[in-house]
Order: sequence, then structure tokens, then C-alpha cells
Amino acid sequence: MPAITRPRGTNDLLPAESGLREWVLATHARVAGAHGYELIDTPVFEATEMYERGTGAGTDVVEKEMFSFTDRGGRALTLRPEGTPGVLRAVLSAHLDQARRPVRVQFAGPMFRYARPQAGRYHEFWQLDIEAIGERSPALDAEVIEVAWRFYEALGVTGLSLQVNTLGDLEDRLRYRAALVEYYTPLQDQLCEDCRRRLGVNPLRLLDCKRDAGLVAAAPHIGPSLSPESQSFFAEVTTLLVAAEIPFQLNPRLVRGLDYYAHTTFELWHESLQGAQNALGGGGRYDGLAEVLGFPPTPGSGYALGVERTLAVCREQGLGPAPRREQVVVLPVAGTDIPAAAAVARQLRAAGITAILDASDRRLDRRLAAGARHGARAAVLVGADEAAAGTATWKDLDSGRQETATVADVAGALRLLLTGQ
RNA sequence: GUGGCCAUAGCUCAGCUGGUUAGAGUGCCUGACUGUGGAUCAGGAGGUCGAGGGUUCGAUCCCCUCUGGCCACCCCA
Repeated sequence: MPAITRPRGTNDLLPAESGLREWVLATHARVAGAHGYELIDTPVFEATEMYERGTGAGTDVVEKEMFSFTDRGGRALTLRPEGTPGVLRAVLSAHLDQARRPVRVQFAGPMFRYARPQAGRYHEFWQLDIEAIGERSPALDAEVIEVAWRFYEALGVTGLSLQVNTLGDLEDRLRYRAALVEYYTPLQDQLCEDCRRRLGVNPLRLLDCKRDAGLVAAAPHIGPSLSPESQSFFAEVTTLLVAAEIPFQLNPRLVRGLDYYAHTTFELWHESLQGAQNALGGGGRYDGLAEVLGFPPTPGSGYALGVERTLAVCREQGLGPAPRREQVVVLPVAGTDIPAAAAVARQLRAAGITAILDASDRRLDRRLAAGARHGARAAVLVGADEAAAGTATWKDLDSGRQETATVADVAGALRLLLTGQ
């Protein structure tokens, strides 16, 4: 009978890796928390319609990448491909924005997209997300970008490139769209097949095309299409970034793949991520999204960062939590010493020490070696002598020093050794 | 969704134009060593050669299908 296999495009988080991810998640929660972003959690599946209307029916995500299903009651549901619409729905339906503006929330969780898996691209992947909802201000956009920047700074990641652009408001975008159509229409027969199709559907996407790079280079920029208000809004954002000493590149070709972005958009690129998967994350302002979802018009700004890609960069740069060897292995000398050794382990745990009881019937020297190899900082031996005297023998596996004392004294000595207090 | 490369012990890999019993290093287990580790020596376990089918006297090797990974598109996290 063939063994069950892991579904395509998914990953198991094994113990060897879980510490690194925990560290990344905790660092993000701390940095975002320091900026006032509070934890929120929303369902992993939502109404399919929310993404069709919010994310946009014409986007690749909605068109061909969603894990959609109907439940037994006939409801059309989708495993969330992105977090923003769900969070906005949760915040607005709970009227959080009535009590306080902006509402600052953060979360981490799995997302699902059915795209062909590749390194850094999976069917199930995790995102770190913050959203600032209820206020339309360039300062908030700059803040969102800064949180992402400070997060990677806190991890110690280097080699980041921050790409920033503005898409203006809805009217600006319509003007820009018209300008692009005007530019591209006479060149239609020079375009690649995809771009010719997209010209009618979503002309902004043509700016993404790598095949038609030559034509893209000469395409009109959005600048002239922006209203004076949009221009000054964006100027304010960049001024604040400069003041915060966050280096960025203005990238007029930066077009995000989701429909709802307006005004500020940004992506974080990393040089070491291979090929097309070079974006660690991105985000921007989504002032029109609430209305599309059927809520009162409410501005918002936020980002999503890829956890797996962040982990890849951390691995490559040798970043991670400070190695901690805070466990102790408790070794009964003989099988008959197991109850006494278990009691000692129990007392150590009560004193706050991580104690692993090795009750296997291997030879003592093998067990001692195995304990050291697997990261124990100290070993505690309990044999007939110790059991009779109510003591234990503890050994510092780095220095080799060892002594026998009462279990309470051993616990104290180990705590000092492990935590320095 | 399109095209290409790949899949052999827990891990990293070798395996000749298709030939008998599929190897190495490392890890794991045991002994040398009745209560003291990272070394050494000796031994042992561990493989449906990703799965299924085909060609052949004979397939890890050739062909087909499937599954999974990777790469390039596409797109993004």
C-alpha cells in the first residue's frame, strides 16, 4: 500500500525549522506591536464573492489561482488567497473604525493560491500582514512601509530594495489607462500575445511585461495623469520616507496584481531570491475596497510579506535566533533507577528547567554522548547511590565538571548554568 | 496553465552500451567499556532504485502514464 504523500505545493514545518519561523513571526509581531498594531485573526476561508468583488474578477489570483469549493449547504467558499479583504470585512463589520481611527491590526497566517509550485512559491504559504484602516493620510502609508522596513532591519536582513510608486486615485487611473491605450494601440502588432489580450482588459498590466521591455521603457509615465492632489499626496509619502532615512527607488512601472490599489504602492525586493520570485512582499493603499465589499467608504493601507521567502533569505544570510541550549538530559544509570530519575526530572521541570528523561536501555556512555550531540547543556545522572541518598549528579557537558548534590541544589545550579540567574 | 530538467539507504551521492547478490561517506544501533560523552576499532540494521504499466531471456538503466521537486514562462508571497 503506497504511503500517503503531502499534497502538492505544501510544506511540513519540521522541528529543525520551526525555531527559525517562530523567531521570524515573533520579531514581526514585536515590531508591528511597537507601532501599535494589535493582533487580529480572521477565517481561513471566506465567501468566494468577497474575492471576486474585492481582489478583482479580472486578476490572475481570482481568475485561476483560487481554491474554491461549495460546502454542504451550497455556499460558495474560497480558501483565502490574500488577507486584506477578510481583515477589512472583520474590522468594518465589527465597527471598530467607529471607536478609533485608524484601526491598526496585524496577523500571520496561511494563504492559498493554485499557481504552479516553484522555490518560494507554494499552494499554501504564510503571510505577515498589517492593515491601518479608517484614515486617508500619507503619513499612514509611510508608517506601513516603515514597519516593513524596521521588521527586516530587526531580523538583520540586508540587500533589500524598496520600490515605491503611486497609482493615483480612480480618475487618475482612468486617465492613465487612456494614455496607455493611446500609446499601445498603434503598436499592437509588436506586442506579445498576452499583452495584446491585456490591452483591452487591464492596460496597466502591460507595464509588467518583460518580453516587451523595449516598448515598456518608452511608455508614458503616470505622472502627467495625476491630479495635483494625488501628486502632493505622493510627494508627502516620499518626503516622510526620506525623513525616516528609509532608502527607496521610485518605480513608475510598479503595478500590483490586485485591483483595489490606489495611490501609494510598494514592493520589497531581495537580490538573492532567484528569478521571478524576488519579491519578499508588498502593499499599498486601498481606499476603494471597502465600498466594493458593500461597506461605507473607508480608506486603508497595509502590506503582506511572504514568510517562506523571508525564511529563505534568513537561511542564506545565516540569520536566526541566538542558539539556545537550555535543556538537560536526565539519565537513569540502570533500568531500576528509572522511577528515581523520573522523579528528579519532575522536580527540575517544576523549577523551570527543560528536562528530557532518557529511559532507553542503551549503555550509559551512549546515552551521555547522544544527549550532548542533541544539544543538552548538562546531564543529570541518577543511580542507586543517588536514589538512596536523595541526591543527583549533574555534569556540565561543555566543561566536563560534575558534582553530586541534593536535587534542590542541582536544580539551582542548573538554572544558573542555563539562564545565568 | 505552457515548456524543460530531475527522483537510488535517515542525509549527501556513486552505480560503465541493459546482465546475476544495488554501493560509498555520513548518521543510526551494538560490542570492545557492570555508573560517565564528542575519539578509535570491530560488527549490525536500514532500499518495493518515486508509483504503475510496457519492451526484453533479463530493467535502477530504454519507452509510456502518473505523482512530486526544481528551472524558465505566467504571476506574485
